[in-house]
Amino acid sequence: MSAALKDILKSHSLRITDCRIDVIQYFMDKKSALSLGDLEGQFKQYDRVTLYRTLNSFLESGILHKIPNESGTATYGLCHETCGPDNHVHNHIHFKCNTCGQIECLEDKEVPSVSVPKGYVTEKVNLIVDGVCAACA
Amino acid sequence: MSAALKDILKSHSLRITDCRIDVIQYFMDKKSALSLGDLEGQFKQYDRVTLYRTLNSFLESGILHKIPNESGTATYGLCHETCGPDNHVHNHIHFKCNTCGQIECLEDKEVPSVSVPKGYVTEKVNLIVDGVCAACA
DNA sequence: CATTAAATGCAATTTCATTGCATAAACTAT
DNA sequence: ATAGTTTATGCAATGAAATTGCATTTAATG
Repeated sequence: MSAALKDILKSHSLRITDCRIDVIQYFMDKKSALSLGDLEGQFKQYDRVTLYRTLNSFLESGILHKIPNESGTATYGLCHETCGPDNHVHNHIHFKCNTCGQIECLEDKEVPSVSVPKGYVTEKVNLIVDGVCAACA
Repeated sequence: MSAALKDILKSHSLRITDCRIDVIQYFMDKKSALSLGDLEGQFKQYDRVTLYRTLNSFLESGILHKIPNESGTATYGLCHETCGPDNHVHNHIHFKCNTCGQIECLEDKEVPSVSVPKGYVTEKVNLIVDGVCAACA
């Protein structure tokens, strides 16, 4: 079984379990943002709560990041840069297709620099583009 | 009572009611994004559902816009440009303070132009900056 | 392989979002 | 002003998603 996936878990001090391997693999295959509901639909063999806690532990350890959205349901994306519990850096763009509903991370697109008013401190920048993706256009 | 507020409602074909006047006034006073919960806390005299529907009608008519966030609870901000039911244009930045939790619209800050991959169509751009606001720094 | 710490599954709860329906209030045209 | 029409409100109820407690199982460690 994929040693690379295990190494990811190990390097984040997470125990290696079937659920975690499957979830992280799924994120890599789909290449898009996923919600708890998506995982529930995909992995009937795991309890909803287990998947929920898997997402949370991935979030805390920096394997996943949360993607802001208007819909109300939390969606997560893989962290491609080296993120840890205390530093999440995601200066890439999230693109949400209004046709298929998929959210993906545009890794190669840099987030332009943003100026904030005097006295404000920028810690994280999230850029979400809505529109139609290439597959749906 | 404020004729300006009534005009806003009229121009959006909404009936003038106490609840709507109070809510829109509150948004203007606070100058920050608000959630349904915020309104519930502020206006005990109105039913939760009424406030909920007030937000929705404001959203549809273009008085408010939804602000994407990671928290799961929907938050709304005033539309300062001329928005209507079918065209919401919000090329300003949303700033979320991680200390006080407030979300505000930085009206004067333009969202820089964003390039998307070939074949993708941009419809809306949301830029959310996390950090510390001037009041909390 | 025994011990320890952490992950899982189940049940339950909490929180937030949403709908139906009867009543009350706001607009329209006399 | 006022009758008639349309829309908004309040209450009750439901739906959906997020979250917690606890007993059991499983992964890591020596």
